[in-house]
Amino acid sequence: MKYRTPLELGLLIRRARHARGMTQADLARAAGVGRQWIVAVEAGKPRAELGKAFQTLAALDLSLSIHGEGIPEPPSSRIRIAVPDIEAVVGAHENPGS
Amino acid sequence: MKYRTPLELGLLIRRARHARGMTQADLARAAGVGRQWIVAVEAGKPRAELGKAFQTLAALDLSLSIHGEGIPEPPSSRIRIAVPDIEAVVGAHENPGS
DNA sequence: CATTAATGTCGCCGATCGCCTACATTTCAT
DNA sequence: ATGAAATGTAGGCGATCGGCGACATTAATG
Repeated sequence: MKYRTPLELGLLIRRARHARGMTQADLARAAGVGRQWIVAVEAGKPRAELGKAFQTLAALDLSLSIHGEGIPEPPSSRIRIAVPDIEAVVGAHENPGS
Repeated sequence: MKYRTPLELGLLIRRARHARGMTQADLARAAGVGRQWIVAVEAGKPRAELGKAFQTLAALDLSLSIHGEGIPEPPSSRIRIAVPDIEAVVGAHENPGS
């Protein structure tokens, strides 16, 4: 899911909080913010502090990722495959006992 | 990539901005914020406004996603497969001309 | 090297923040 | 229905914001 506005973020936080059976006061304590900050942010307050938002996501154990042009996105599951040296293989086949 | 702090976000924004050959003033104009807000946020200011951060990501055409317990994550590529009615198929086979 | 652009920093200013306490309202279980 | 808990709201407060203009300091570019 993509999030574009403070309101969407707020709704998300609320859902996650409910999913964990936490009260606003609980979350506020866990995130180290005031209860009304939670109230405000869940309501989509656009001028809320960025830092506290991060703290809150962390308190909810949510992880944030960003995608787009020019973003260092490590290729998912970079598996290293051993590539055989074709020449060596062919050589060994043509010349079994070298 | 996961982002946990305002500073990480700031560095990301700077990279994306450079990748697009934009100046701070350009980005500020595109995002509808002051130039020093960009300066501050790229430096990781924790008390920056949440809303402007969203505007900035949008101006950079970056998309933000959040994962975790209790988050509505639509199953990737929900493809609907026509499931045949086994009984009907078997019946048709056993009873060709019904 | 000289010029220009880009970036970082400063102070001013009205506006807003977030915390607090207290109260109003809603939700929920009994 | 009744009480308790959860949530929303209000005012007061000091602190900070972010836009602005003006510079200082680095990069870039010729």
